[in-house]
This record gives sequence, structure tokens and C-alpha cells, in this order.
Amino acid sequence: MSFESIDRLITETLTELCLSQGITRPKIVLEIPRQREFGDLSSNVAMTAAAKCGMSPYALADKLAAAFTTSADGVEKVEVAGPGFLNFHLAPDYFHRLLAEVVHSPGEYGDGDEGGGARWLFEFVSANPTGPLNVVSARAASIGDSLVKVFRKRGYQAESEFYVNDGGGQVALLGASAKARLNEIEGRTEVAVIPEGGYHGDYVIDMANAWRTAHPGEELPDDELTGRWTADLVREGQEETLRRFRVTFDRWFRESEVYADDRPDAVVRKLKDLGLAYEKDGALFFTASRFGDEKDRVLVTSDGRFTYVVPDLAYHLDKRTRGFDRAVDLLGPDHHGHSIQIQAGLKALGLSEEFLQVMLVQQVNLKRGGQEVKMSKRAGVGITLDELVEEVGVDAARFFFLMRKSSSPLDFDIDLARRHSEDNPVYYIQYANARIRSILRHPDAFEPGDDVDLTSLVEPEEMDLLRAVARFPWTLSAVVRGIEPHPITVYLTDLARTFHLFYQRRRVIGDDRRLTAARLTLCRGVAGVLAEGLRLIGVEAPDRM
RNA sequence: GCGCCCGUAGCUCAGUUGGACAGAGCACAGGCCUCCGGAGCCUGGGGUCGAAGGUUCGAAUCCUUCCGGGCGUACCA
Repeated sequence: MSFESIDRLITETLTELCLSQGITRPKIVLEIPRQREFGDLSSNVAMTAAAKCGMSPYALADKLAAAFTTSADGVEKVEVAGPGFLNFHLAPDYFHRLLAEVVHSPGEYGDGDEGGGARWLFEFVSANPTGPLNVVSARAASIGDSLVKVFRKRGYQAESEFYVNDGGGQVALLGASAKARLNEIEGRTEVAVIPEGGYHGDYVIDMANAWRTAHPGEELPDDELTGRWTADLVREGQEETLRRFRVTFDRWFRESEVYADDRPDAVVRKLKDLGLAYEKDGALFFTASRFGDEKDRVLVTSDGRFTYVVPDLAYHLDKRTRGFDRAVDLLGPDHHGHSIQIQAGLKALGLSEEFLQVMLVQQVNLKRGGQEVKMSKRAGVGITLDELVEEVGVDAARFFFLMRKSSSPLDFDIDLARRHSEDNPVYYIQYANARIRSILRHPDAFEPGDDVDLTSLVEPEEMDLLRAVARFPWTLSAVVRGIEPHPITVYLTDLARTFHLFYQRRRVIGDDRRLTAARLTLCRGVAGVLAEGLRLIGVEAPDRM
């Protein structure tokens, strides 16, 4: 009997007992209790529904429990405990069958259909093409990529997108900076001044040199053209960096594409038509304060240019037009004000408030030797994603970025991340997998076969492992509910720990062939879940370390 | 001022859409390799869940206020 069928039987029984009466089924029906003695699953329905059913929690719980003792297979016993909890103890057989499924197709274990094919677009990183990616982008890349993978696994049509801001003033500033660098290289020092707020990083020198190589002897174009050319190069570098970080995007969407059909104009026109825009001080304002913003916002500046929010609104409308049911934006903490503007704008333009979900990914504090490592992309100093990966490796970096909830600032301990030792959680998990693979490689190991008899798996360490395996789909479901991949790292650490304990106390390969076969199968199942879990967070699961 | 995020063990953090005596790692103290990988395991001490009210059968979790910390608050993107 599965979670779902228990859920169903509770609902049916409840309906029978309390009859219609317009009673709505309580929300939380089943959970995995913290304490082992409370069973494998527990339910609080008796307490939440007691008043509505006109019974005491105990009386209701007893009646519900009775429904199970008669008809449920897979459920070993149902107890009423505490203030009225229903505790379900599942039979070992339930877990044995589950394990057989896992081993049969480990890549499909944890698949779900709660998405129902809904189309979700995840936009993340979306860094300006004006410099190398920094570590906040790296964190967003880890989070976004994992979300897409998990959402797909749970039945969503999830896609990833990188929005390239190649149209703004920052790009022209990059162009001016590159020109200054080129002038500097070629000895025209009197015009080799990087403008106020420009880009000082060494990569700009590389860009200048690249320009010269590509255009020998040519005059320098204006800032904007130089900027666009340079930005293209920077963007390619970002894509390459992300590829090395094992993050690829379904689409790179350029701001310039938004301009193609004069869509920013259309946005402004529509807001005007709706009477939600007005002129003041020579600029055009949007009545954002009527849609939850703290004040009205400028759409068109007094010198006739669109502010950032206009093409961005057009871009988000485009997401809807392309047929996405929901859009999720992962933004840096400095974009908070902007996200409110976008939400207000989309609401004004008639989109439902649920359409866009903004997740603010909090900052990353790099620490080395106990000291904070400061960074500033615009000044060209600090740690880039490339440098971080070179120092700690992709596996550690991706895992560390998911060790905290994305809404919490993350302290990234570089020393710990590069340490290949027991206190590094990445290796702790990978080690569990490598250990299993090593057992499976053992000369006395064998292929248990599909009809393996698992009934001998009854020891506490074995049951703990089976329960941990059973929690995997549960964990993924939590990721989807919270739009937050962090539970995966917590889960994998726990699964690895449970395995290490099992390994320490129970020998897999022994004289009893039936028991050996069962335990080999258990090992394969655990390794399968570890590998699939690691895949979802972009971390490798090596057979040897 | 306003907005968002965060205050849980000495340190870093879990705590599943409120649930049954608050968990883990690190650090500290002690133990475990004839035997499938010791990158591992076991035992132990440690917490008025920032504070005070409120809602509830039940609160670390929800509401209010306060205290403390971080970030943001542009006719930049």
C-alpha cells in the first residue's frame, strides 16, 4: 500500500463517517514522523477533523484506524497515539517491493506527475555581458539548473533561459572602456582614459586585443558598436564558463530581440491607454504605486529613453505569449526594488499575480583562512566563477551553493570546499557511492538478478536504509513545493550517513547467498538513489575516488 | 523612514505547507581497522529555538510589537 492509497482510504473513511456536511478534507494528511516509534507515516486528520465530525479526536482516530486493520495490505499496524495521531507502520514487504522498483530503473525513481505538464520558465543568472561571472551568478546557476532538473522529473515542462542585457548604457560604457584600453595599448595615452564608472578589469584589455586582432588597421567605431562587439565576446565567455560549471540554457534571450517589433513602445502605449501613465517633469511615469510599489516609476526618461523596466516588461509579456504558465526569476539581492516594479507592471498589464515568481538569491560571502574575500566585478577585482571552479572544483562548488536555503546569505568556506576530507560533505556523499561501487566490484559479489528474494532485509540498519530510500520522492516533492533545491543536499547527506552506519555494522558479502543477494540489491538501490540525487544537483558520482 | 532576508548547541546550520520529549556536522572528551575502501563508525557533555504578547487542542514554525544583524531603496542595468 502506497502513500497515495493510505491517503485515499483515510479520505474515503472520513467521508463515510462524517457524511457530506460540506466538510472539506483537511490539508495535511500524511507526514513522515520524526520519531521512529511513531511509525513510517503519521496523520493528524483525527485532530483536525474531530470538531467538524462532532467526535473526540480519539473516537475519530479509532474509527479511522479500524478501516485499515480490515483492508490494507502493506500496512503492518495502525496505532492511535498522543493527542490523536494515527501512526502507520508499514510492512517490510512494502519497502522490499519499493527497493525492487528502484533497482529496476534507478533513473526513473522519484519521477512524479504533479506538474501535469505545466510549462514553467526559469530565468536565472542573466548577468550583464560586461564582465566575467561572479559567485552570486554561480549560486543562481546552481539553484536554477537544479530546479529545472527537479521540475522536469516531477512532470513539469521546465525550461531555462538567460536574459542578456545587451542594449543598455552599461554596454556602451564597456565599449568606451575597451576603446580606452586599446588606445592605451597603442600608445595614444591622451585618449586612454577609462570613463567614470567604466570597467577596469584585465579582461577588458583582452577584449581590446581581440578587437585589434579581428580588425587590423581599422578605425575604432563608436562606443555603442564597440560595446556590442565586446559584449558578444564577453557573453560567449560566460556561456563557456557556465558550460564548464555543467549549466546550459535552453535559450539565451537578448534584450535586443525585445526591441525587434517595437515591443517596448507597445508596453508604453498600453499603459497609456489604460490610463496608468502620466507625464511629469518631462518624463513619463507609470502609476506603480497603485500596484503595490512604494512610488510611481519612470518609463521614459526626460531625454526620451526607456528605463530598464520597459523592455523587461515586454520580455516578461513575451514569456506569457510563448505559452508559459508560470515564470520564475532568480534575482540577486540588489534587484529587489526592480522585482517589485516588474510585478507591479505585469499586474497593471493584466497578468495574474501568480504568473511571475521572483526568488531573491542572497549574497555569497567567500571566506578563506577565516577571512572574508571581497569582490567587485566592476572594479575588476575579486573572485570569478572560473577562479572558484579552478580552486575548489565543480562538484564542491555546486554542492556548497545548495547547502543553504537560497533566501539565506551563504558563507562559502573555500578552505573547507577544497579539503578532501571527512568534514567536507561533498566527499562524504561521493564516498558512500564509491564505497558501494567498490563492494559491487568485489570478487565475491554477483548479480542478484530480477527475482532476488529481499525478505531477509529486516535488521534495523537495513530498514533505516530502506526508509531513507523511500523518502527520496518525498524530498523532491518538497523541492517543487518550495521552489527550493536545498532539501536535496540535506537528504543526500542523511542517506549517505545511513549507509555508512549500515556498512559499519552489517557485512554485505558473506556465506549466506540469499542474504548476500538481498544486501547487494540494497547497495545497488542506495547507489542508484545517490547517483540520481547527485545528478539533480550537477555533482558527479564517481565509482572510485 | 520604508521594503525584503536572517536571529535554533561554543561555531556553521537542519527542522518536511503548526504537531507528539528540539536534530546534524564541526569543535571538545573517550573508543572502533585479522574482516566488502578508516575520505568511515560509535559513545558523551552541551540549547529559556533573539524578547514579549496573541491565535490554536498544540507554535521554533502563523499574527502583532520590540531588540539585534545583512541587503536594498535611481530619469543604472
